[in-house]
Amino acid sequence: MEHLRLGEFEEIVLLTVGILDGNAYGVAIKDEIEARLKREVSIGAMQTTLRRLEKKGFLESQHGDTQPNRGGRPKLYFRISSAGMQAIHYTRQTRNDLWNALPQWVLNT
Amino acid sequence: MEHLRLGEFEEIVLLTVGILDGNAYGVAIKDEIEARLKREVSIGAMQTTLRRLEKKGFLESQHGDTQPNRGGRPKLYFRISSAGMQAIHYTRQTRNDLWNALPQWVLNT
DNA sequence: TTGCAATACTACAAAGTAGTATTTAATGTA
DNA sequence: TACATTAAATACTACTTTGTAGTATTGCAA
Repeated sequence: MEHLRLGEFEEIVLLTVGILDGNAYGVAIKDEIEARLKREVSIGAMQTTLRRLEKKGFLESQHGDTQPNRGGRPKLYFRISSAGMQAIHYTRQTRNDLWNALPQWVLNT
Repeated sequence: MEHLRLGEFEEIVLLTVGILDGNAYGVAIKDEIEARLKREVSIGAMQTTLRRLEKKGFLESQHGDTQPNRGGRPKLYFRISSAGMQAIHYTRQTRNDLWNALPQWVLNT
């Protein structure tokens, strides 16, 4: 399962691509993460991570129609691949298992 | 909340310390992770991560009694600090929120 | 031809990993 | 009782991958 492992930020990006559901391109993903997690994300971090996830086969990309209201480079849309789906499921499952194994009293500390 | 952020492996280690509940020292934590996640963990990765978590205030350590059955250096026991508890709660919450925001159909892909 | 909206590139910092060395102490043996 | 041997653990060092920031470039419309 090593090949399904996701870094902390990688997982957040992958999930957010899923949430944006067809409207996931660089800047939109960045904005969405910032809004939801109240956490600053640089555009560089965004691009690097997207490309890395694509290279690993967890994301697929395709250029969108080139019809913006007011200038702008064509957007590059991302969507989760089936390997990507496997990865987020695996990650979630693993963490839930650990969490469920925590003794009750530890949680009330 | 940036100061509560945990890396992928850091989170696993922290949770496993909680699971071991008073019996968490380097080698035991390593063995537990390997058994639960079916994932190889080097002893070096283990030590580095434990020290990092301690330095960040998410773990506290103390030497155990020096009475092993058969030789051996005194064990160094770890437990989750209250900042550590906050961190795992925060991380879990954040991920669950994202997960819950995923459109249903994406999950069945 | 200017300005905006987006992606691409480059370099660096932090987290993750592996391999090896060192420390501590019990045990066997002369 | 001294001492070599061995087991069990932690400490150190170097390297890879992931995360982050800053800046440059591209493409398009007014």
